[in-house]
Amino acid sequence: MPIDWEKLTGEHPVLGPIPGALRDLARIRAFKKEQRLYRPGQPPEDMLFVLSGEIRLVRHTPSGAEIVLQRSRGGFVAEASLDAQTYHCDVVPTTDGRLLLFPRSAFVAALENDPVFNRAWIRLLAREVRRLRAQSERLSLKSAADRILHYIEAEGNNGAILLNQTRKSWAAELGLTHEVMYRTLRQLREHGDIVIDGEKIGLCVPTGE
Amino acid sequence: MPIDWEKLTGEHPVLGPIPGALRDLARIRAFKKEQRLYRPGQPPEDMLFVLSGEIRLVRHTPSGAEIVLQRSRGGFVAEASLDAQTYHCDVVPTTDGRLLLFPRSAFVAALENDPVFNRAWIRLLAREVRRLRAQSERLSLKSAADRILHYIEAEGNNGAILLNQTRKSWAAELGLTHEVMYRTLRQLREHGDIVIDGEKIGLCVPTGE
DNA sequence: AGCGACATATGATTCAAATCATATACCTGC
DNA sequence: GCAGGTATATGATTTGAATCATATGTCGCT
Repeated sequence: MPIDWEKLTGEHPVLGPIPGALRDLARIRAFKKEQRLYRPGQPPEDMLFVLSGEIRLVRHTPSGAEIVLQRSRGGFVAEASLDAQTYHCDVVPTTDGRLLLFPRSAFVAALENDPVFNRAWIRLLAREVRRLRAQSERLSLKSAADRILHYIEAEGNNGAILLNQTRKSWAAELGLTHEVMYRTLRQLREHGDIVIDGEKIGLCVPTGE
Repeated sequence: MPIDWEKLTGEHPVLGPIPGALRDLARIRAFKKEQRLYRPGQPPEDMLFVLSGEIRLVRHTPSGAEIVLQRSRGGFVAEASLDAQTYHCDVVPTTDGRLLLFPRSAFVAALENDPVFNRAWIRLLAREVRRLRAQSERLSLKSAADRILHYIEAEGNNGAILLNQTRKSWAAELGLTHEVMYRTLRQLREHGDIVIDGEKIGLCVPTGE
């Protein structure tokens, strides 16, 4: 069954710049919760893109504790595996879902031979770096209110955002429990710091002064 | 005065792949604490690399609060400025220091014309993405002990790290106060979870079982 | 319409990190 | 050698987020 790229790029615009030659070599793989997809020591043969569900890259300590290196719900995973010799971690789904797989060698070849794709890939990585740096700054803020305000300012436009996720998952992204999220949103609203209109949340500009 | 590239690449190995043509166009600029280097709206004419000191990319809320989008002590800053039309934030040093500046257009040209540099840049970005994703996972852990153990496992080799920074700045990187850092290190050591030998800190493997 | 799963929302309590305070060790410039 | 700044270290107290509990709202499915 051929892949419906029109639908895919509609759902995941980031796939837009993938050139035709590479698209033809991609395939879709469904996965089940907890099913171990890759193990450390295996050479990575594919570049992974999460279409749906959640997968995690995890490493295990000698004492058995689980260290999550990356969690992904949608988007490319382990971009560094392009030049890595082997996986350094397990790839484990936490829900059922679907992966898009690109053969690693074809991906590398496309980057080398297609200047437009090359530039798009660099832009994609650079933006991800910027997003993640802002997120790290945000997560090092101590208070729930500060994290929420930082998010609105950094990820929104002109001090307003349109949430495209539940408040619960937003709380997780901010490193907060959902209880604190609801409470703090109410306090910020009651204190006149933000305006909430369904999915739309904006900062209040102090009037006068 | 010509730039001593031998010394520079020794101190900052990440500069190694910069091709000769681009090196010849680079220049060094000293900056002073609080001096505003760039303002929003300016087109970015240079790619910045922090040689020493600390600079921040900050944005200001309507109410005047300061949002830190990125903090950098050493390394490339604002990699996304390669394709950005204008700065979206202020660039403000928090200490005295030195910047290395590459003309933006020459940097883009080098990426287009030098396949080796191109590949190195992609590898650099991809590794930064990996590092930052791990850091975000770490910062979303709730307890100080968990963050410390995660750091040792994720950033170290085989469960041991050689700290190349003070504990105080390590604490800041983990989003903790230095007091909690010292206390938790002691507790982990006393509890037999880690071994501390000056700058070298390692996880303890549970004996037997 | 009724059911189940999950998001939203809020109250009560606990607990760990932040804060404040203080002391010693260490390094660097004079 | 001394002074000033900073890192290391630890104790006492406060505070705010986590946790536990519970209730309502909402959506998809049958």
